[in-house]
Amino acid sequence: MGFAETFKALSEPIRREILILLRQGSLSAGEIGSHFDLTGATISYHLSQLKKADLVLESRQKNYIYYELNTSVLEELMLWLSQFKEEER
Amino acid sequence: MGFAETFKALSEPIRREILILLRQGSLSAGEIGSHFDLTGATISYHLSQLKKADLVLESRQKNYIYYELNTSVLEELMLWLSQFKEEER
DNA sequence: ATAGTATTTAGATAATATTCGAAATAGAAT
DNA sequence: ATTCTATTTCGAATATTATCTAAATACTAT
Repeated sequence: MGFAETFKALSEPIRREILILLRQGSLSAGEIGSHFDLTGATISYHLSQLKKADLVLESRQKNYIYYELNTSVLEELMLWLSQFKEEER
Repeated sequence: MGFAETFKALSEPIRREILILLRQGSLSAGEIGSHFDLTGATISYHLSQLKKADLVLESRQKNYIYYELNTSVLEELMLWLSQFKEEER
């Protein structure tokens, strides 16, 4: 929903790293957090930004919350970018 | 230089619109500004952000400053995004 | 040299974003 | 029911961003 949110979400290095971690498969919030020197609260905030941008999906299992990539928005982004490709003009 | 700047630059609708305007060819700062209801100072600020992100190049002619697209960074961005394509994994 | 036009820079302000510690919620397990 | 673990939400502090007006710079043309 809107390139503004998507690009803003991707502008933070930590959030891009989270997405790269999730390429391997889904991870819980805690597992994601263990890769960074930030509090759980901060990780949770970044995950909420990624979720708001529709870049990740969450699913609850036991008392964990798992996050996984949602590649569809990234594909839309590539489509937007492709309008600038030399060939196209 | 650095995806952070690039994504941040692209997160503002006005800056994305400026890039789209520049698909047609180079424009002076004033011509760009005429498309928006913002002061020249603000346009100049946005152009400086795009320049900082290497998304545009500037060239001076007479007492105008012309801006043009620099597509190379956009291509790097597509490359970064392509790591998330389903096919690749 | 002076005046005019185009653009940027500086300084101020308001809005938004990032981070933390502490408290709250949700669910699991005893 | 109580406790434990995982995660989020709240409130506050700090930093960053977007915007404006006014002043400065750069170049042109008279």
